[in-house]
Amino acid sequence: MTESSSLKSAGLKSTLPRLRVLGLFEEGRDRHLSAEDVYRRLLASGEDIGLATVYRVLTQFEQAGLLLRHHFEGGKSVFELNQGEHHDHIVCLQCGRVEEFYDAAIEARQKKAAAERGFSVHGHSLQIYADCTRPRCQHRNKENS
Amino acid sequence: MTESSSLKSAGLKSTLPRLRVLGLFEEGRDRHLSAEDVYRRLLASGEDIGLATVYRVLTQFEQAGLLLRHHFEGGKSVFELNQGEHHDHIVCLQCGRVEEFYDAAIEARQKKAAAERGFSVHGHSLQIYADCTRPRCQHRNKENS
DNA sequence: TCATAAATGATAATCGTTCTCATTTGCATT
DNA sequence: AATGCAAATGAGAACGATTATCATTTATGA
Repeated sequence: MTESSSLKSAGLKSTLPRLRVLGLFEEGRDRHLSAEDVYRRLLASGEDIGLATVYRVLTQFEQAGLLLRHHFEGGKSVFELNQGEHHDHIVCLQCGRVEEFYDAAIEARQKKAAAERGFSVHGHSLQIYADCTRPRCQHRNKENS
Repeated sequence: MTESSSLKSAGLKSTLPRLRVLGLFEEGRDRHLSAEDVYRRLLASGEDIGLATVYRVLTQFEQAGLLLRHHFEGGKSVFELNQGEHHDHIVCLQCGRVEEFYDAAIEARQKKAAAERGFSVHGHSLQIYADCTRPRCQHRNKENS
């Protein structure tokens, strides 16, 4: 019921496709998913959902504040559950793994930099592109890019 | 001669399209240009250049280190002359104006954050999305998005 | 239950970008 | 200066991600 009510409070009708998409993110198997990822996972679990609906629903969820959209390198948008606490991302260029981090000092300096220049901040986007040096990485392939 | 020689030292033949594209960036009228921007400006100044060539040349210049490519919101790549000193960007969501800034503390904390998590950094991308509060902004439209 | 507006799925369209390939060009060599 | 050839170009097709269109289906409130 919790999913249905978070849709309701976002002003969205509680439909099957929406519940399924939200469920995917809430089950937490993969925190960062592209539209294509969502589409394929739902098809794989037997749902009869259209790609257009996936895109629509993801955009609505973003606008409702349920999901966050990120523009990592590679062109496609990646979404994750919005759980309130802001963070930035380190993206491994080899295996596509995404790790989250938060640094209060960085946040503060950003605000300061913008304010000093007469800007009123809406948001920001910070990604560090790197290689994980861990042994596991070198062998994983970008399965969940 | 300076443009021709920077092409040469990048291992690129000094052709007319390449000289024109490089010239556009070096004349400095607009620091940040998309492929479409470059194409339109060259057509407007009477050059007979193909869009495919613009894309090719921009990518070559990026690989040669002459230009930097940025992925701002809105899908399209934006290029600027690489003048050595790294900086990040504040992008005005109203008028598309881009202002550059550099903050050593932010850079240092980023390196630290990545290192602590076992990543070997290749690069990063930081944009602050904001509104310029200046009076001039509210009236300009995104002519050079 | 029923009506109605909203949501959906299939598909076409769009946008930025890359690819293909026949033609042209820069440039080193005669 | 003329020649040859690999590299570069331009036109347009192809591409991948995303959005728009539109006829059909569905959730919800009277």
